[in-house]
Amino acid sequence: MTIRVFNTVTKKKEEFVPANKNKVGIYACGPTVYDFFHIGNARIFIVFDVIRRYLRWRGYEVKFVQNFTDIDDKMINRANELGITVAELAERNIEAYFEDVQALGVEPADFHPKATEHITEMVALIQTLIEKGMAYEVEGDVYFHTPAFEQYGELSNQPLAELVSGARVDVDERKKHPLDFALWKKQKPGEPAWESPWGKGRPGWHIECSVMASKYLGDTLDIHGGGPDLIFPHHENEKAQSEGATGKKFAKYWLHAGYLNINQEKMSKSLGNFMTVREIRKHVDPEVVRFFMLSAHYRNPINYSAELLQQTESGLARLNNVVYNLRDLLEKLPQNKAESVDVQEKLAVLLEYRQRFIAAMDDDFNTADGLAVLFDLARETNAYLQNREPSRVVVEKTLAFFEEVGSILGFFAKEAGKELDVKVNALIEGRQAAREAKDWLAADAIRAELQAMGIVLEDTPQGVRWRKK
RNA sequence: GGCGACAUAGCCAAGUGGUAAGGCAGAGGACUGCAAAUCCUUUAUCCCCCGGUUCAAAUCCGGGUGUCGCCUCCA
Repeated sequence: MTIRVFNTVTKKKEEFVPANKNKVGIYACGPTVYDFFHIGNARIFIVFDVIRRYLRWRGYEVKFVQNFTDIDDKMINRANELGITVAELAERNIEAYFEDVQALGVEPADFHPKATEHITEMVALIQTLIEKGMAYEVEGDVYFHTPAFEQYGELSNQPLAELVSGARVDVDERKKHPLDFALWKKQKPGEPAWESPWGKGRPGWHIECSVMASKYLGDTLDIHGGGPDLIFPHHENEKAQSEGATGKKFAKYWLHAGYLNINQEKMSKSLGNFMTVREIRKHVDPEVVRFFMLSAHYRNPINYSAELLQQTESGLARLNNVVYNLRDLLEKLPQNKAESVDVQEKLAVLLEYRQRFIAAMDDDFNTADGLAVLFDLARETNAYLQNREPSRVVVEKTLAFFEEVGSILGFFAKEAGKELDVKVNALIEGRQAAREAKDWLAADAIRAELQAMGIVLEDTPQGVRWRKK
């Protein structure tokens, strides 16, 4: 079975074949660190986190790179507003980024390069482009000449002429073509700047990704991804620069996620309708946010609302519950007991669930379908656990499967410390004694007391089970 | 003006030619001392509308309608 991915360039699902055997290089455009990131950004981080984990789990040697844009207009403006340096602003928000992203269960990338640390390479790439006649300098600024790159518009599926006629912005007279874009910007008073053959200045936005991607992953990436609003102009421009300079294909597969909307509208910083993960984290378990993101296919738009998150919460609780029960049971089941006859059959069924999960994920990372598999298995498992003495092997293997899938999707991590303190333990035992004596009033009083302490009791065929609310 | 996405039950959401997954919410039942958790049953004669192709379409084609997006910084 092979993995298929939807490629923005061809607008089709294609078989996924890495350029270099089982090595996979992924570059995802990261945040501009002028502020906390919002939940729309979070979707991208989560989506690529899952893609990366899944490919790794499927046996690929994955190298994942995600940059930080730490110099641009927004950075400069924000730093000025706050009265700090651009570097300080970057440092502050990068730290916040890692905190928020960790809460969402997103693993750090293998490399998190920063634009400001790759100026030399950017200057070199710009020089190459000038030498090749694809870029030109005007009064300390350097522009990429879009008509010089024949396939320009390929990614956004728009011929150059159409892009021009739809342009909503006044054109800089000094540019040879309206769509030419800045590779290097001349320093304005008070701005951070670096030395270059064209005088002091700073890089344009797109050049950093071209440089950092190829530096860490080579001239041809396997997967290049990001938000849908990066298709044009950002990725189109990156592609033009890189392919213009190397003559090689920049990325085999371009992957773009769908928007996260709010009130049916795109959530974006410029519209001001955004909610930061930092804020949402205060009210909602970030695991629920992650689950919410994965409950729809990554290319479809999803609408964000507090109500929807709540719906999601119940579903996730159901899965967490079954995993929790399996773990709890494993502690209680005897070690060397004769296995019941249906064990082989159960294990075979489990294998089918695994195949279904793989089929779903192989098909362009269909996490929604993948989760449905887990829900089906949860139902079957719960039913099985009604047995007084379920098979230890079945419980073990089922739990292992949930944990394995959990390691891909980012759920079911073991909770630290399940130990009860002496007092709680005594209460539970007291209730059991009361129940045996059929003193329901006393038993219920104890249960209520535990409830007030945030502990829920469940009487199961295998004994009393408790969990934190 | 150009390009594109989406439209499936009360809500969320898979499915892209073979006769509607899954979740949430609701209803009924089982289990339980009562709960909780869980299980079972039930909730779309039908997938925005109108045509067409086909033995067969939610799925393909044509035409509409609606919503959103890109063409400017944005994930």
